[in-house]
Formats: sequence, C-alpha cells, structure tokens
Amino acid sequence: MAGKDRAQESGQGLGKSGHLDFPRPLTTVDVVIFSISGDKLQVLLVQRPAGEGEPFPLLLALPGGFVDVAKDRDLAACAARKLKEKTGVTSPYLEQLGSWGSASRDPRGWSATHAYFALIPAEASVLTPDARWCPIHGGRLKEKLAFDHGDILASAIQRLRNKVEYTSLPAYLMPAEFTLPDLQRVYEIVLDRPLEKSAFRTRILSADMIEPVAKMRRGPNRPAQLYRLKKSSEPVYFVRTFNPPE
Amino acid sequence: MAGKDRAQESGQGLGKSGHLDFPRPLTTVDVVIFSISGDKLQVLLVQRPAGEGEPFPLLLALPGGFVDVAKDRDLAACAARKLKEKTGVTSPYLEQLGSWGSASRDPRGWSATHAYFALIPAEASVLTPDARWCPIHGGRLKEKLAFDHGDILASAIQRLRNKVEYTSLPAYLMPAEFTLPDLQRVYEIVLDRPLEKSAFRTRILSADMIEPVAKMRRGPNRPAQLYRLKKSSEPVYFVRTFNPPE
DNA sequence: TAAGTAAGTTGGACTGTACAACTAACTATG
DNA sequence: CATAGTTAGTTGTACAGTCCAACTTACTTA
Repeated sequence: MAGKDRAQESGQGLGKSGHLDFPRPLTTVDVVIFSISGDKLQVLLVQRPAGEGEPFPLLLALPGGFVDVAKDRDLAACAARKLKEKTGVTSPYLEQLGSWGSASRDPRGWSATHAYFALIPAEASVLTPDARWCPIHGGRLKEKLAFDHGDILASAIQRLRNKVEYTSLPAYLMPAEFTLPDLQRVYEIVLDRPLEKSAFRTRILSADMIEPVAKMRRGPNRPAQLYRLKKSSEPVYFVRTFNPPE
Repeated sequence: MAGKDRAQESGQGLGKSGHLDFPRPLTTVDVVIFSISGDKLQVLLVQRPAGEGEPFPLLLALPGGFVDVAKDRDLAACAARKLKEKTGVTSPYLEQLGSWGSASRDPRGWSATHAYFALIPAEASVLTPDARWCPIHGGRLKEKLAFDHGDILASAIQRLRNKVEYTSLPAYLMPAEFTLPDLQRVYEIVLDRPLEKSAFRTRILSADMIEPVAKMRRGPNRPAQLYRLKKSSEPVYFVRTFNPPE
C-alpha cells in the first residue's frame, strides 16, 4: 500500500471501528476588526469574562470564540457571524489572516485559532455593550491582550500596512461617500507617513475603482469632489508600492 | 460583567467543573511542497491509504495529518515535521498559507486544516516511497485530489505566483549555486510568461540578495557567472511587480 | 478687499522597466 | 581555421509613474 493512515502518521491510533479517539485541540475563530475614527486606526476589542476557570479574566481580547460544529458551516461563516454579532456589519472586507496553534497559548489545553481580519467604516457599526474601539498608536496597541492576541493583532497590523502599500484596501474603511483627500488621509493614517498628493491622485483615479458623485463636500475652503466606490467589491492591486521611506 | 464566556458565545456549555465538553473539530496540518524540475513546477503528493473507513482511498493528497497534541508544540513545528518526514529537508522556505475548515470537507466530521507551503530545491530532497512529484501544467494539476486539497493547491499556486511577481521567493527553489539565466528561467516557469532579460538582471543584482562565486558555469556556449544566495534567509520585496501581462 | 486654507493641476527631475539591437565567449562543423 | 549557432551579458532610446515643488482655483473669514 502506498499511503499510510493520516492518524497513524501522527502516531495516533485509528480504531477498527473508525473512531477517531485521540485528543483533539480546541478550535476557535478570532476576528481583528479595524476601523478609522478620530484620525486613528482603531481595533475592536472585548473584555474577557471573570468567571471561575476563565483564562485571562477581565483582560481585553479579540472578539472570537469556539467553532460551533452544529451552527458554523465553515470558518469564514463563523468569522462573519462573530463580526455580525459584535458590530452589526454584514458585508465588509473580510480576509483570512492566518492561524495560531500551540500547546501553550490557552491554559485550557492545546488550541488553534483561525484569525480573520475585517475592515469596516466606523459609522456603519452598532457595537454590543461589551465591545469597544481601541486606538492604535504608532502601529502598536497600548493594552496587553489575552492569549496570544497581541501577536495576532501585530500580525494583522503588519499585513494591513503591507497591503495598503500596493492595494486599494483603505477604500473599505471609507464611508459611502468621500473625497480624495479623505482617502489619502486614511492611507496616511495606516501607513503612518505622508504621501505625495499628485501621485496619489493619479494612482487612485487611474485605478478605475471610484466614481464621482454629482456633489461636492463644502467646507471653510475650496469644495472637494465627492466619490463613491464602484461596485467591484474586489480590491485593486497596484503594480508599484508607494515610494517606501528610507 | 462585561464579557461573555467564549464557549457560551457559541451556544456551547462550559461546565462548572471547567470541562470543555462540546464536540471539537478534527485538526490537521497539510503542506504544499513546491519544487522545480524538468522545467516544470512540481508539487509533492502522497497516495491516500486504502484501509476500511479511510476517506478518499488511493486518491492523491497533500502530505499532512492530524496534529499530535503530545508531539507537536505548535502548528509550524507540525508542518516542519511533516516536510522533514516526506523529503528529509529541514530548513526550507516555509510559510503559512491559510486554513480550511468546514463540516463537509472530511466525511469523518467537522474538520479544519492548517495549510503551509514550502519551497525546496529539487535535488535537496530524498523522498519516502509513498511520495512523488507531480508536474503542474499551466497553473493546474491534472489529477483530482482528496478532500479539498485541490482548492488548497490552487490557492498555493496563486499565492506563489502573486509573490513571485514582487519577491525573491524563487531563490529558495534554486540549488546552492546557480546563474542569473537559471534564476530567470525559474521565475518564468512559475509565472508562465517570459520576462525581459536586462530588467530582470538589474532588479536582481540591485536587490543585494545574491553574490557571485569565483566560478563560471561552462557549457556549449558562452560561460555564465555562478552566484549563490547571501545568508539573509529573509525574502526580498521589490517595490514594483514585473510588467504584468494584458 | 486681502489673507488664509485646502483642493486640485502642472512641469521638470529621476527611477526603473520595455524593447530591441548590440557585443562577448564559447562550441560545433565543414 | 573560419564561420555559423547559441547563450551570456550590455547598451541605448522610449516610456510610465513617482517625487518634488510651484502653481492656480475656490471658498471662508477678518
């Protein structure tokens, strides 16, 4: 026989009955939900419960929880459900970030979490009482998080920054209508560095991702053209990054 | 109390005893191992066992298996172990690809796999008898795979192509010493399109990722300079993609 | 009416790719 | 021994898009 049993490969027995009677890791899904408000990148966090036997009581954590094999068809549905429960938002940008699994990350035993990251416009959300936005200063969060959620968040921030360098991801952080300077500001907030105005405009406008609406944003100075996202839903990939610093 | 119990959030009870007595998904790790040989991108596959109760008997599948909570400290270690077992290679390029989990992907029950992808030089490997290299034609594999491994492989190919467009990843597919035209050929094999010679050379040489060795590759025509990878281990990210087709 | 401010445009310098023609170094062949 | 063939590697012009900086435009406020 060419192949070996998958369970046996791991040194674990598969009984003749077909039972898979070896210990299984805990399986969770966590979601890193980003938004922009107050000129800051913000992440949605919830407080851990204080009950008996609860790990990391009262610490902040990413919203998430165990996969419910009866309720969740797949991982993405589970992540979307958790996002919906916490923010009320249903169709945001939702991307898988990666998975973290080890013997030590959860004191209750070997566990693996599937992490997702979502981008939503701040105004679109109606939070549950236990959830709140926490600002990210200089690419870092001040608070210490439960489990390895600090690592996961750091990884999400890095991924976001990386992709913002050469994609239209920030568009998903914008309200329905926005101006080009608004969008540029969001890019600058995420990247934490200024971008060049004319190159930015050229790039975005030639990407065919937004369209002008017949309105201007009026303010104390020259009015700005309002735009909205085209209905493409897919992010745009640019062939260059913005001029990287250094 | 601000937070709710993670298990309760999923509608699952956490007993007062602290037991986590609800059904857990199966947890596996699979590895997509790429290599180049015969001017083709190749992926390492193993044949599924034919035993009773075995899903997808005799079909080809990605090497992988259940996480062993006693043996595997974390997911990456588990992936590295599987790579080592199948190919003997210990320090390749190994990156997490993503995770796939659903009620339906494994007939034995709700399961989630953590997929990794690895790049190794073909000559570096000593395969176990059940493993073999399968060529990828035009970005696709001919054979049908077990589970959702076809999806996972397609995703790995797409990720590889994407990254090859703007990183030095193909360097990890090269033998210890290679020429610039060798490297270009590998880029072209993965991208499945020709690249421009002078731009390719400029880009690679200015990336400071390889260094010449004091030898030439001799053949039936003009000798070519041999190079080797510098000991950086980290891949290089270019600020532009190669000129994309279309 | 002038000053202030942010929106949006314009033009020259620069960087790196695209394309194509070129030179260089070797082998094989008549 | 000369010449054709092949691949390595270079060079030069065109072009695209960013960088930088100055400029015009449209509005508010004093």
